[in-house]
Amino acid sequence: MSSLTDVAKAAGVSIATVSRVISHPDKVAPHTQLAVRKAMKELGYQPNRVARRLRQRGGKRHLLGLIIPDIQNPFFAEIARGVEDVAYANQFAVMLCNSDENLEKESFYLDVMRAESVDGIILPPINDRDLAVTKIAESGIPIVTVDRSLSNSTIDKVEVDNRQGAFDAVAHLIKVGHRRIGLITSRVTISTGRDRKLGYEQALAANDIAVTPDYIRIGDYKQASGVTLADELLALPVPPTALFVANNLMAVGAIEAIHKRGLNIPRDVALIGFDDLPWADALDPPLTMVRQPAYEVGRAAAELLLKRLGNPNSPSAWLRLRPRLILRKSC
Amino acid sequence: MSSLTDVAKAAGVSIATVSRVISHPDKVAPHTQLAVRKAMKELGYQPNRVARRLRQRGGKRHLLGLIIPDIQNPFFAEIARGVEDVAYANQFAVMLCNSDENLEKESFYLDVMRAESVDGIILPPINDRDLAVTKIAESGIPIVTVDRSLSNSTIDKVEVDNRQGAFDAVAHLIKVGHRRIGLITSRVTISTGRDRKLGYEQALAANDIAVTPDYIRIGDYKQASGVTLADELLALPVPPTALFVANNLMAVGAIEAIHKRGLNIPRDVALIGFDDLPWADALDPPLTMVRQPAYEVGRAAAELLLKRLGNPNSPSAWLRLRPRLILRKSC
DNA sequence: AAGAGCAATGTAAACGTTTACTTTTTAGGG
DNA sequence: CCCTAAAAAGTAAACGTTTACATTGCTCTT
Repeated sequence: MSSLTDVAKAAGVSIATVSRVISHPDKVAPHTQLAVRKAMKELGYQPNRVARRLRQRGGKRHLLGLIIPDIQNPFFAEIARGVEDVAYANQFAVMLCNSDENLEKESFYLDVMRAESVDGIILPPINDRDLAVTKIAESGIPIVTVDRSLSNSTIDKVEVDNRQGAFDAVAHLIKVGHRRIGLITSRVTISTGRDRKLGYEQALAANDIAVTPDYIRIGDYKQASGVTLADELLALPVPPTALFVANNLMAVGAIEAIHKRGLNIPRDVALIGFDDLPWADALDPPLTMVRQPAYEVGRAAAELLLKRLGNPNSPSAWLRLRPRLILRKSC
Repeated sequence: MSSLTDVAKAAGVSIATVSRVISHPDKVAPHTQLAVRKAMKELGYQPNRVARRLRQRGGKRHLLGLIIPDIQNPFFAEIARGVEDVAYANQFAVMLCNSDENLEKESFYLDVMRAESVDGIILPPINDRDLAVTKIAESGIPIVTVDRSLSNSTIDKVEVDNRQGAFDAVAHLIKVGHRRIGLITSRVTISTGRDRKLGYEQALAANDIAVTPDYIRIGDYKQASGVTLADELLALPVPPTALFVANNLMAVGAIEAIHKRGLNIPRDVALIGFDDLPWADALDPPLTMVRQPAYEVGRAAAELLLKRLGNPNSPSAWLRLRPRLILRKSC
């Protein structure tokens, strides 16, 4: 591993000149530049990112942090791809971690990110007033929240209109004739959970249908909880005729639960999911879902973050993307 | 961001002592240690990983690199989880990148990893004699290949018995009565592609069935190519009655292609996939697949790598895990 | 022909650690 | 009570960069 010193020696110049060839080429004479570049090539020189990051102050360290709940959830995987593509195009590397919706794990990784001197961090906060995130943001590291947001905070964010998405889904269910509609969603201490529940309630209200508390179940995003909760709903004395499952993996779980009871979708129970899945078309039946533009969310967040690095004092930005109901065959 | 210097000042000791409290606590007197720890807590001190990595030599830098083709493929996502869990348990961070099966992108990220001074790298090489990987390995950075392997190399590896997996799948297809079996797989310049094709051929040979070259198609792992290639096979004058699709996403594509032709699985065409999917049970029909222990592959690779860091000169290790045919309803 | 001004380059400090080496303190043996 | 050895703490160099500041050598102006 050759260093600046080696290159400088080979090219017969000082290390400062070599460094300038890399960072400020306009400040060094053309023929010196040529000599230096030749030496670099011959030695196979690669700047050491660690040393560079140690010296460099904010915004130029070419490293972004991304903390997501679970990379195995296709929704977050898609966000990750969006972030990574923008990063790659701008010569940034991404450090990716899974929090598992676990505050302790998130906190550990936030510390790692700070200790790694990342330029900025993209993440969906674990809950509404995620203290660890607020603290790190106050310490001066630029943050962009995606998917979920922090209540009363001025942090940059990219979100999706969850209320609208849920409203559209439930309204569609009502339009095709359902009045007993179950909801499986996440805790209301998470902005997405709250907004999707709100959309559900508003759609019912708009059609003069009373909310049945027993039809609302709270899960943890995972497939297994979709199975359990859907099963609970179907076991009710007067079960819902349609299910709105506000997350992709839980929707898959719901399919399994419904099949296990020998019921047919959509004949016996209608189903709409959220988040979408790349293979929703191959499911049995192809699943109608509210599709979030996850890749775009990731891209937008990374672009926002990069923009903020270039301009730390600009007012905070807030992007809201629109989800879209994709009609397939499950209702 | 407080540093060693701040803590040292606060505790009234030298920075060396503070550093020792962190790295070699046994070398500092108990009561000094107490004072130092108190100062650390009060200042909210976190060691700077960047500075530490700059100084530290191999194996102690607490950073692993992971380069995978595509995080959106559930198989690789599962590997990533395995790696990450082991890393987290050992206080290592993971830097994750997507190569998109693109040699240039892989090469870029390998450079980044070297420049980031990672302790070691885990990756499935893009092909059999991936020069960029060989070069980086020769430069002394520990590498563990997963899933695919490098031909005639002594690099540590964790692989799955792909030949056996393919053999089992095709043998099963034959057992239930099929003799015209199509194969959709990847290029033979990739070890997995080669081995799975070999297993396919051996299973046919073991049952005295001749190989029909026209029944073999080469894809690129993606869902879209599964659609196209399955469609090509089904359009043949004498189409296969069963398809063995040697990858998860292409299998999903094949389902779509079959449905689009109005055919029924398994009545008209039987189907077996590879790699498995978390929601294979919710597919139409639930898809019989050769399940690879991807999470275990990831874990094993990370453990191997960590072990090598502790013992750089141990002979190279080679783990081969066994896949398992999961019978569902697609044949 | 001398001085001003500028472009090109060099020198050295700084970033926050770790650690070899040195110095100081403490304990124990005679 | 002195000497030695071990334990504890300190000093300073090193890791590979970036950059403020200093120096050198030109080109212009007048």
